[in-house]
Amino acid sequence: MYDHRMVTAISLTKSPQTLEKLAIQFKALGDPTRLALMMAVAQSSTAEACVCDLTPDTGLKQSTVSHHLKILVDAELLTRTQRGKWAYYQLTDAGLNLLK
Amino acid sequence: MYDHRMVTAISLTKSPQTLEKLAIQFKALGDPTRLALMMAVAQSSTAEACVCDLTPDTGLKQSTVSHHLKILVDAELLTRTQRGKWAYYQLTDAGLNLLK
DNA sequence: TCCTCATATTGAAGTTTGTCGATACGTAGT
DNA sequence: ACTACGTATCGACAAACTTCAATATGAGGA
Repeated sequence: MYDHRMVTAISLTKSPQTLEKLAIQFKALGDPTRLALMMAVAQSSTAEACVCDLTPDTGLKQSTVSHHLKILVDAELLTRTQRGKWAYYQLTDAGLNLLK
Repeated sequence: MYDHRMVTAISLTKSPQTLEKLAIQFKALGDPTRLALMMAVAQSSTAEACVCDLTPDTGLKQSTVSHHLKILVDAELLTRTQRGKWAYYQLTDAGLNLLK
């Protein structure tokens, strides 16, 4: 009997370090606030957003949002670029793939 | 100018409850032990595994492994079926999709 | 230089999580 | 009924996490 699960199983083998990195990314997305932040960035018309745009939606304080964004950047799900006084965040390819 | 990110952004809109459920699933996968458990189940030749098979790999105690498996089942990433004295775990479709 | 504004960092409080040991539950065999 | 075995649950503890207020950093304008 042919079981399609056995085929896909093989392609799931990962090295320890990619497994560790994957866990970090999943954990980063495992917080409702951070997942909402990712969605907000993805949905922004310019495909990037600054902290001042993101903060009101969350109902949280600026320092808290900044902290969450740092976690997402460290997990390589977002990139950060500074322009003038503002910091703009964009999805990385990894971030986009995990959200789909 | 055409930006492919704007297109994908639209398809990422999710309702609050699916967003909450997604966060729970990501959080469940965000622990290295649980991610390893998922991989182990996926890689088992029969595409299912019992606690006694899974426990040695982790280096953790049986009660801890059982606890992690419950979290994965609650997140609907694994299913649990009892046969005799053993409990067998399989990937759900959601679990398989998130791992790929 | 001084001030303002956007963001980051620090420190602290409360909560959640991961792990274990001990114990309970449930099934199969004697 | 009693025992053995696989698994689940409970209670406890340390570590990690989320959040906030307060403060620091850094860039632009007057």
